[in-house]
Amino acid sequence: MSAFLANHTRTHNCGALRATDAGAQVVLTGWVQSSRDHGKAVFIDLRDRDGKTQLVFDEAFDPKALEVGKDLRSEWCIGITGEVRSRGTMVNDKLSTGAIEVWVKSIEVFSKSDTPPFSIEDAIDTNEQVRLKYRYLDLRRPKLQKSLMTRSKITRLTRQYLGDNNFLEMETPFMVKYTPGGARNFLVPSRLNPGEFYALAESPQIFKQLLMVAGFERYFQIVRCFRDEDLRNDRQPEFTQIDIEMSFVNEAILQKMMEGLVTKLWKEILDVDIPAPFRRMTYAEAMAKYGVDKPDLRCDLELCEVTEACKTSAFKIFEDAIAAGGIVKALRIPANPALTRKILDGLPDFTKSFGAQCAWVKVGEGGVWTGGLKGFAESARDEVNRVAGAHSGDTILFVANKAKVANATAGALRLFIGDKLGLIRKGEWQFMWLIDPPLFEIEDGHVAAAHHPFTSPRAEDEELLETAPERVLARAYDLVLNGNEVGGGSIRIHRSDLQSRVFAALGISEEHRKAKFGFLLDAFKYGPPPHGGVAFGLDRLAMLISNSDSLRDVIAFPKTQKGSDLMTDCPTHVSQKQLDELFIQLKPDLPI
RNA sequence: GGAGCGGUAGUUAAGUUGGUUAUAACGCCGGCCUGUCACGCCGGAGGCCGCGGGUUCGAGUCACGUCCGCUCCGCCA
Repeated sequence: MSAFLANHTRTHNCGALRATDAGAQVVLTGWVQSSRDHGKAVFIDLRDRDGKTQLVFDEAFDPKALEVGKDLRSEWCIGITGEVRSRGTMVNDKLSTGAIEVWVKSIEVFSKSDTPPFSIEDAIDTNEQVRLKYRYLDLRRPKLQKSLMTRSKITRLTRQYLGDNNFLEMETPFMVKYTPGGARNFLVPSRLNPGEFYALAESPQIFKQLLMVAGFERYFQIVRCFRDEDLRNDRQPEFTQIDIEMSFVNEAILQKMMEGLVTKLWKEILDVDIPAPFRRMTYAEAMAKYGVDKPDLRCDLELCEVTEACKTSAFKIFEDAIAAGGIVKALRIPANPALTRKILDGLPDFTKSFGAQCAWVKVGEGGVWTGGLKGFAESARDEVNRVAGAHSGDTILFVANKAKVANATAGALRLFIGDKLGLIRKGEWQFMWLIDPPLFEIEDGHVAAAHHPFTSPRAEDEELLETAPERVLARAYDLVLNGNEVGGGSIRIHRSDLQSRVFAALGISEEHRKAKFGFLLDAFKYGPPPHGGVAFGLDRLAMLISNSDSLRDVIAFPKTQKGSDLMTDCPTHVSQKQLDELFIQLKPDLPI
């Protein structure tokens, strides 16, 4: 029991005091950021989640306090009482509280600290491995404190906005029936049902649709989702979605509602006015101009396709790629700012990971090329220059490959070069809706759902379901921000005849439909409303709005790229007894 | 499943063609100092060079394997 807390209540946070508070008697609590011992006086920076305040321990003011003050070390947790004094002309501009300091009268050391493995400050170059092991210390750093406070603000504002618009916050199960297709699921063994497993929900998709059937009309949930896929800088095995579903809506109504949410977040958190409605761009346009379905519109560079021109180029590599069913994508880079030889020489390394190569030429007077593509036919060259809009001094990059690879590579090159040349405008917020994506993904003749099998095709494309499924576009939309997919959704199918036709196009037999989605199909027999929804990636939104580089900066306890938690050392092996209880036998040839 | 980069005091890094006692900065410990705020000055401690075996008279250094972390491709309906 702390005598200090029995007699004192904190009066201010460490970022609160100003010149006008001079003379006040205050109580502060926090952690020792740093200490500067001058013999007969000690200066301490006291830190809490709100900021820093300089404490003064002075022999003449209070010798007993000074004695304790001399012993204080980094990250000790203390409480003090004292008097606010103006610093006069010796203001510290770096602190919001820099106009004042607190002269300490009494102090209690709540707890001492071992020397931390790294210092608790933003300008830190410590390995992430060490930081993750001591995550509770890393989280003391002001930047992470601020990011997680911003995250909290997002969820608070979201609840407020959706609540004001008559959405109900409802929960759905995490432990669900395993349904194949889509992301890999984490499995949870059932002790009460030996040999059977739950799956951790990769999304509440089906349940939120059933809530629409149940007549709740407007649902949302800020919900954890689980996917057992390989991880990235912007992908964690468990992540949080702002999950939303509405009945009796079309795309326009739903998107407008969501634009209201997003603009509110940016206004209230960053005081930035995002113009709405957001730009709409078709999937086809995005792929053509940017090579990806999530264009970063902060960069004006655009791709173009030069397959036709290259067919008669007499340039064998391109002609072979085209003959094999591939395409040639080109990226024109204007003369200024200059594209250095060093950047160009770095391109092979960059494109290698995409399984592609790229070629480049410098355009000279009269459209003449130098650099690469020796022997390229002149007429084809002139046509490429025309399509690309190339002028003397420009550089043109080429990627010839299968459409998927060529687009991905050229799209990535666009941003790589854009970044190197400073052509990505920092500080802009480029929102857009990506619309009209294909309903199906077709690879090697196999038809799969591009989104999920309950996504509605466009009415005008329904007739193509049986004849040309590859041309059917979906009533789906992604919200894209600065090249990041921050949300996605669709208008769902609510007519069982249409659902049957989509299942048929996917090659899912009657029998399979029943086994996998029987309960949903049954539910749809009982007057389902037309409905649609969207899910936002809360972590990505928080990452972007807080200007963080990694998802790990906006998740309190994130996992590594291999899905482990370095602080708790998880996952772990379990005892034979636990396995026996679950009737699970490990294979003898585990790769460990 | 694949590619690349990294792992040396608490932290961040340097470490030459393989060769005496593995350096530095910050941090830490002790001493001095009343105006610092990246305090200053003096002194000091601190190392399984990720791990394993291999080549060698000799390995932080070379080759191999392995573990861990990061970035990316595939993957993420």
